[in-house]
Amino acid sequence: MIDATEARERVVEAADRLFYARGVQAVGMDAVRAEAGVSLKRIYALFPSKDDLVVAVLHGRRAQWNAGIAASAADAASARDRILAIFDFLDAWFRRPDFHGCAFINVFGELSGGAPGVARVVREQKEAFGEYVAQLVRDAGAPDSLAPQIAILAEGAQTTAAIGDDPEAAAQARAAAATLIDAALAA
Amino acid sequence: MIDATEARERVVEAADRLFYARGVQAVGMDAVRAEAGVSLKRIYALFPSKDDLVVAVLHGRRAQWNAGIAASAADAASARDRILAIFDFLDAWFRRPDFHGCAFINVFGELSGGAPGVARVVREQKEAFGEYVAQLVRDAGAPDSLAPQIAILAEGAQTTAAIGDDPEAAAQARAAAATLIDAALAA
DNA sequence: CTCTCCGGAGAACGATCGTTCTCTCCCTGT
DNA sequence: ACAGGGAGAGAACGATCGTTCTCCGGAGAG
Repeated sequence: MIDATEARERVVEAADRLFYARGVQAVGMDAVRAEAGVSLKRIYALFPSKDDLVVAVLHGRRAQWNAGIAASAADAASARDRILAIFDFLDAWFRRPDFHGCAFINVFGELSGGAPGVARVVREQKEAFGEYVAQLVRDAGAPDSLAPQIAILAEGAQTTAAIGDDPEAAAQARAAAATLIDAALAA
Repeated sequence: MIDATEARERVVEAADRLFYARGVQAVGMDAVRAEAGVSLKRIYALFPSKDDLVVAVLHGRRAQWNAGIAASAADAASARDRILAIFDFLDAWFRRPDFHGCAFINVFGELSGGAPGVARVVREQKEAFGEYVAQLVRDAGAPDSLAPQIAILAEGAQTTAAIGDDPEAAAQARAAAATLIDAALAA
């Protein structure tokens, strides 16, 4: 038998793969069990319901997102470059073969009606990202009004890249962001 | 009994209301029957399957979108104003109490895995909108590279407004679009 | 070695859903 | 008035899903 921590990890990772690839409602708990190699009994001991598992998956995605953004910003010299690094991170993500959209947006569209806990996590993630961008904008010395514009570009790039299956959206959004930053700093 | 055309309209409108409010998978065909006041037998005579009904609903949404965009652009004096009119249309839409996101994006996130016909309609809609924006950009005399930037702002405004439940995203995206247009024309 | 207990495999259960079928009624043509 | 056909109401059917329960084997304590 395996350790409880490892079982939890394996279940969350398996659920993430399946939910992201096929959608939450299209994946049965039995498919999660098969992919994770953890019995249903064990899964339900770790997560009281499927919704709780979805929330755990989103928490994992949030950690991955934050780590990716931070790594991309690490070797940027200025706040301006750290803002643009967001779009470099998106660019690399969009080019991964399994990419098909932001998991938070997808799950929100699918479950926001019936699962308030899930909707809350999605909202928290988007709020936290907005706060991160706002801090970078302040560091760059640009007016606060720039921050939501950058966040909207990042959101739009994700859905455009997903639906159009076109990774170019990252570069297009990056160019737009650069223009907006320069205009905001010149004002 | 009612005319076949009217039955079709009533079914599509009822399905649109229910699908948009609760999600496609969360609404059973029996709920559509109750809301439309059209028997299941009749519904299945008009639409061979639920997926076909979803496609019909999206076609209706596309017509509404095009009409709304056209109406908003109607009293704009220049191509630049017709581009900005897109965001005025979004602003009015975001403020409607039943707004919770772009139906195309929501449905895409929910069904793109299992319903290729649905995914196709969503892709067509986004492509058509991109083409509309590209034409306006050409009319304004701006470089082609501006068009996808505007489209990304529109997409981002929709998801941001939906998840954050904040209609301000339209005005923020509009301001960003104005800055981008002016920068593109000055270059 | 034996008893006990924990966990895995998977059957079972109740609910729901998409789709079809049956039964009945009403409208129409003659 | 009467036969026939189409439409509505809703039961029926088969499949699936989330969740729980049963049964059995195997590991560890005495």
